[in-house]
Amino acid sequence: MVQKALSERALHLLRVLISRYIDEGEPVGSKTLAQESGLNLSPATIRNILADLEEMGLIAAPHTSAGRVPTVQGYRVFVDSLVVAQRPAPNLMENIRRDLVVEGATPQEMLSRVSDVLSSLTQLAGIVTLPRRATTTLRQVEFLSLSENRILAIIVVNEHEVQNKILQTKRAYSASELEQAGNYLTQAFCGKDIYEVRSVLLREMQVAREHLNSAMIELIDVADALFPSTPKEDFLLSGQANFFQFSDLSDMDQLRNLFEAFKEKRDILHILDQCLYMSGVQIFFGGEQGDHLLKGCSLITSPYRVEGEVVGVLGVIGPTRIAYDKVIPVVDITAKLLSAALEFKK
Amino acid sequence: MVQKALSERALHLLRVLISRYIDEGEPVGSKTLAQESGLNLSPATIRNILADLEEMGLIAAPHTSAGRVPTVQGYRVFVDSLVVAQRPAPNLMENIRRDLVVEGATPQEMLSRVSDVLSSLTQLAGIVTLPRRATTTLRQVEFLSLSENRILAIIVVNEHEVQNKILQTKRAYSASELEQAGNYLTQAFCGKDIYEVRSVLLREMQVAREHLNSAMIELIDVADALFPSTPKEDFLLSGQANFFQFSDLSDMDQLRNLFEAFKEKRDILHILDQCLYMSGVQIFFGGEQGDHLLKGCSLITSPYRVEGEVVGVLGVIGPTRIAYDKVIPVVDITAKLLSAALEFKK
DNA sequence: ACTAGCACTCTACTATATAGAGTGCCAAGG
DNA sequence: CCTTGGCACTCTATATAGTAGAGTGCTAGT
Repeated sequence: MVQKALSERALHLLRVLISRYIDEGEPVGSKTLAQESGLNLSPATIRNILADLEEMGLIAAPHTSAGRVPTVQGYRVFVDSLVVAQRPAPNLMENIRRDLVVEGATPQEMLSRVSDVLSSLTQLAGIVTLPRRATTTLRQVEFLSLSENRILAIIVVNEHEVQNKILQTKRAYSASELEQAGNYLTQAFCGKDIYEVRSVLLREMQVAREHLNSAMIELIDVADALFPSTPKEDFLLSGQANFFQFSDLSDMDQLRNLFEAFKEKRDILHILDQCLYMSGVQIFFGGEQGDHLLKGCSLITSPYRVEGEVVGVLGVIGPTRIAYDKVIPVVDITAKLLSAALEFKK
Repeated sequence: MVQKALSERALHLLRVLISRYIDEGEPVGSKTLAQESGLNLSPATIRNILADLEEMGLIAAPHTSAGRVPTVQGYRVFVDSLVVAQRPAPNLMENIRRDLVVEGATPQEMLSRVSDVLSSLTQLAGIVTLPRRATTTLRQVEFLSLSENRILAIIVVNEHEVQNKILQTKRAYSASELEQAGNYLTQAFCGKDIYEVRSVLLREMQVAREHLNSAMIELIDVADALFPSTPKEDFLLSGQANFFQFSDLSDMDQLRNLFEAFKEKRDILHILDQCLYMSGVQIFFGGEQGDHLLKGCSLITSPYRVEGEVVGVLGVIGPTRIAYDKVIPVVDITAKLLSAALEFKK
């Protein structure tokens, strides 16, 4: 299918057709277009142009006597060069900020709120990936005695993210032993990538073993279990109930597939990852590259940042038939507000 | 509707009818029952008995020329006194244990696994409430300096549960100042219920303010934000995708309501709470007490324990038409295994 | 290049008929 | 009194046919 140059007029008709289809949800015929296009053309002429658009794969007819509906390729052209993002309501930004920034909220809670805000604002499903820095540098390791044979290990990474874990030990350790071990690990690995610590620790210990007393060695052996070997990837999803409003996906089967896809998070994460490296609002159509995942759906995303670095993606998922002009600004603004809020919190 | 005494024979027929309906999913007629009941009665006689059962509200006919289906009251009688829990597969217990107890899993992860196990084993939706002790006693408070104006606060409650939070401060604090403040709070509130700390702290400070230096007072004022005023209630749900298999809930609307109910967690939690105080496997039917929530669904739960104390509920949610004889043992065993596993881990 | 006209196709809706399943009731028999 | 065969009745599900309406593609004329 050669991408023949499209006349200005044909593109205009495509825009009107898709806008109308998005509003009404029903195939659009030549008569309707003749009235609404503002071009003063007869339905017959419109039909000729529609035939061209159909030949190029931008629109399709469900059956002989229905109007035309956009194909995925048609939507692609629409969102890439035809849609005009609507000016957001003046108080939109303030509303989002209010919902997002709640006193004493942890970053985790904020992400969950973002997802809720997106879904309630757009009546679609909201999605946010957990932040994941390119570099996850270790800052500090501390041990705290909980009881006879349990100690709490605390790891601080990046600027101020904290992970902790309870460790079982064979015997009790004194406060000074714990402090010593913490200091050793902090000193040895501060600034290192946390996912490399584990392998380095193994090698290091061969050498250092002689300089350390047995208590230290035991402790550090236990601590080995602390360091994760792969970053945890996940996303938060909310507003799934909205899927039932999508009259487009009236098939039970299609809905089912959608839910299966969200359960098996891997594939979705893969798609979201791609959006991580693009700047600004991205739109992905399910089935565009021939994949059946998310078929009939579209995904509107924007990356968000912490300290200037892109760490995650947020957005919405809905049917292909979405009011893009309204949704795009919402996603855009939300991403910016989240970035700003995380800057402030962390 | 007076609960007239039911003949042995009528109850037998009720059991056969419901079993058959659960298997086949279609209304059961008198002819079928005559063949399958093993009673050597003619369809006409069966019809008389069925008329009695219908009059008592235990079964109903969708329309004149269909067979009978159980009502919620019928199911109630069935699960309370007719169903015989099937002997679980011999390796079931071992399989669940293997899925549940993974090396290095935190309690939180284990709950999430429980929910997954339940849903995949029963093809229903699995549900687990977060554990909530009757008493949440404070054990220890520690402060750790992260940077100039951020400190990490760590609170240990009950035996070995840990909560932490990052606090913003106006100025930097020395290690000894932090230790002193931690010790003070630990000493003052160790053994107290964590949800009372906040209010006590306010009063206490009026008195103690004179004995403490200004650094301490500042710190403890900040720490006030640490203590939650209400326990967090929540549940984990998995296998929602299975809802689409429930041919019974073929209505889009009904499914939609279900998802709305899960989003608005409050009502579901309220129901689960009731199951907390009953021992053993409980079965709840949506719509039984006239509430429309979970209508057409049933909930099979069992409480689970930590250190002998009931702290949460787990179970499955599905359509009213469920293979109770198979599902009940699964829920029962899972609850016992989770209790055992938490005993060991914590 | 545009348009009016027309035959054609396909859907959605309505009406109608029919087979089958299951019931309730009655009268007869143990 | 409990049980049973017989029978008329009701309701559903399915198939068939007919109709109105919408929209198209094509052709011929401007």
